[in-house]
Amino acid sequence: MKIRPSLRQLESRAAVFKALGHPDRLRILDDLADGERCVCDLVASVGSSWSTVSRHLSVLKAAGVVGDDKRGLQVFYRVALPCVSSFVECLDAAKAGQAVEVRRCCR
Amino acid sequence: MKIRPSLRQLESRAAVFKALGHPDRLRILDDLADGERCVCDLVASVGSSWSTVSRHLSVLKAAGVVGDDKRGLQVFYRVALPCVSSFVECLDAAKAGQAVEVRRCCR
DNA sequence: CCTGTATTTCGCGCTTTGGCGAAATGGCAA
DNA sequence: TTGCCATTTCGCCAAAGCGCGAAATACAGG
Repeated sequence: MKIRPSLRQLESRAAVFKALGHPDRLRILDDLADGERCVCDLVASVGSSWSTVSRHLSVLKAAGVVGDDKRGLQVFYRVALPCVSSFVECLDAAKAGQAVEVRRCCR
Repeated sequence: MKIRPSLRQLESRAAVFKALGHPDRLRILDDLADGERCVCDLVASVGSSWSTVSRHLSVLKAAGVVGDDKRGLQVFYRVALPCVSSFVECLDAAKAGQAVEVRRCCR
C-alpha cells in the first residue's frame, strides 16, 4: 500500500530540489563537503558578488541543506543534509555509463 | 584528492535538480514509481491541463529523469533514474527526525 | 561610543518558468 | 483520404528567480 504524498509534502521536497537547482549553489555544496567554510572563502570559490553568494546561502539554508554558525566576525556554513553528495554521485554515474550501476548507487 | 567539478558538470547536475524542483513533477515521479503510466493517467493525477502536464514531462525527459515509449496512440512514461526515490526518502527522513538516521539512508 | 570588517538585505532591471487555450503533429481506422 | 484521438508545440501573460551595487546590520577592538 503506497500512500499518496500530500501537496504540502511535495512542495517541501520541491523546495529542496529548487535550492539545489543552481550550479553556483552546487559549487558551494561541493566546497562544504570538505568541511565548513566562511562566506569569504565561498565568494572566492564561486566568483560572484558577496550579495549574490549570500543570497545563495540563504536559499540553501532555508531549504535545510546547509546550516550556519557565527563565530567572531565570520559566519561559517556547513552541510546539513549529507545524502545530497551520494545522490550527486548517482547522477554523475548515470550520466557517464547509461545503465547498469545506476541501480546500485543508492539504497 | 578531490577534483573540482567543472562548471559544465555543475550545470548538468543542476539541470536535474531544477527538473525535480516542482511539486507537480514530483507527483508525476511518485506515480511512475509504481510502473509506467500514459499521459492521460498523469493528467488525471496532477489535475492540470494536458499542455501543462506535457510540458512537465518534457522537462523531466530532457533532464534524463524519465523515459518515454510510444505504443499505439498513447505515450507511456517511466522512471529512468531510480535513485531519485531513495533520495526523496532521505529528504523525508531528515525532515521528520532531524538527525541520526539521515546518514544511513543513502549509500 | 566609534571605526572597520564580515555579512545580509534592499531595490532595480532582466531572464526564465509556469499555466492556459488554441493550433499543430502523428498515427490508427474507416 | 478523411476523420479521430492522444499528445505536443505555440503565443501570450503573470510570477518567480538572478545578479549587481548600495545601504543596512552585526559585532570585535580600541
